[in-house]
Amino acid sequence: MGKIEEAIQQKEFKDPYNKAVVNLLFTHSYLVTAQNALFKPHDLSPEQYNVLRILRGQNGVPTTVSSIQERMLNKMSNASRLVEKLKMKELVKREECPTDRRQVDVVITEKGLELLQILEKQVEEGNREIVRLTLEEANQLNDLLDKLRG
Amino acid sequence: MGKIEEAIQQKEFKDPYNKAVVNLLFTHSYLVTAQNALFKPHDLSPEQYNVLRILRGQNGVPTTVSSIQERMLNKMSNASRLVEKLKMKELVKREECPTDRRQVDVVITEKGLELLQILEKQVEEGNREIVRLTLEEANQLNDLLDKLRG
DNA sequence: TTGAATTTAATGTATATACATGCAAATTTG
DNA sequence: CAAATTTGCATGTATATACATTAAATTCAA
Repeated sequence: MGKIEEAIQQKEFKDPYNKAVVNLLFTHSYLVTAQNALFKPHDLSPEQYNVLRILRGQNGVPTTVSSIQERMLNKMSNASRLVEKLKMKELVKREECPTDRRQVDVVITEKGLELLQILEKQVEEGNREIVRLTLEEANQLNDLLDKLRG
Repeated sequence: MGKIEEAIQQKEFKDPYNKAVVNLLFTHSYLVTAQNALFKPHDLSPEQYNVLRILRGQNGVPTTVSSIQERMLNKMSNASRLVEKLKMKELVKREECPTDRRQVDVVITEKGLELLQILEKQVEEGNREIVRLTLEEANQLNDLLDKLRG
C-alpha cells in the first residue's frame, strides 16, 4: 500500500492539509473495510456495534436515543433507526421513559452483552493488527487527530 | 472539541491502537460533515466530486469505469452508479469503448470542468481551514497515516 | 393558564456503501 | 474452433448517512 500518492494514483496535492484530508478519507475506508469483514459473520454493522458499546458503558442505566446520538462516532447517524434494528434482534430493550414521555429508555439485553463480549475481543485484536504503527506512533497519531479537530 | 475521550464521552481505550481507530473514525465524520456543507449548494456529493477529479486528471483521455473504481477513495464504492448520476447532470459523457465492447469510456464534459474549477477552490481553502495543524504537523500526520496502512 | 416555542423521537426521501448476482463480451484452453 | 473461464459493467437488496419534516410532550411566557 504505502504512500497515498501511489494508492490512489494522484501525483501531487495542493498542500499538506489537502493531502491530509484525502489521506484520512482513504485510511478510513481501509479501516472500515477491514472491520466490516469482522462484523459480517455476526450479522452486525460497525454502527450497531458502536451503539451496543455505548449502552454497555451505562452499566444498566437506561439511555435515551438522543444521548446515544450524541456519543456516536458519526454525529449525523440515526440512532433511532439503529436502535430499532437492534431491538428486532433482541439485543436491546426499548421502553417509554416514565418521567418524560417524549423520551425512550434504551437498555442492552443479556443477549446483547454476550454478543458484545465475543465481538469486542476480536475487534480489539483486529485493531492492533491493522494499525501498523509502534505504540509511540499510535500516541502521536492520536495527538495529531485531536489537534486537527481543534 | 479537543480530546477524543471528551468528544464521545468514553473514559478510556484498550490501548493506543484501538484509540487511534476510534479517533480516526470520529475525525473522518468531522471532516465529511464539513465537506458536505460545501458540496450541498452545488448539488454534488463528495463521492461524485472525487470521480470528477479523477476524470479531469486524465486530461481528456477516456477512462473506464473499473479504472475509476480503482482510484476512488472508497474502494467498495460503486463507480458505475456514480457515473450514471453524473451523466444525468451532464457532467460526464459515457461511450462504448471501440476496442472492447465490455468497457465504457467515461470523459468529463466542459460543464463538468467548469463546476470542478469553482468547487475545487472552495474545497482546497476549506480543507486548509478545517485541519487545525501546522504544516509540519500535517506532514507528520500524512507519514503516520501512510505507515498505518502498511 | 393558555398559547407559542422547544425538545425528543420517528419517519420520509435521496444518496452512498457493501456485497451478491446477472449478463454479455472477451479471452483462454482443450 | 467450441467450450469454459474471466472480465467489465449493471443491477438488486440491505444497511447507513444526510437532512427535512412531522407529531407528541414539555417548557416557557404573556
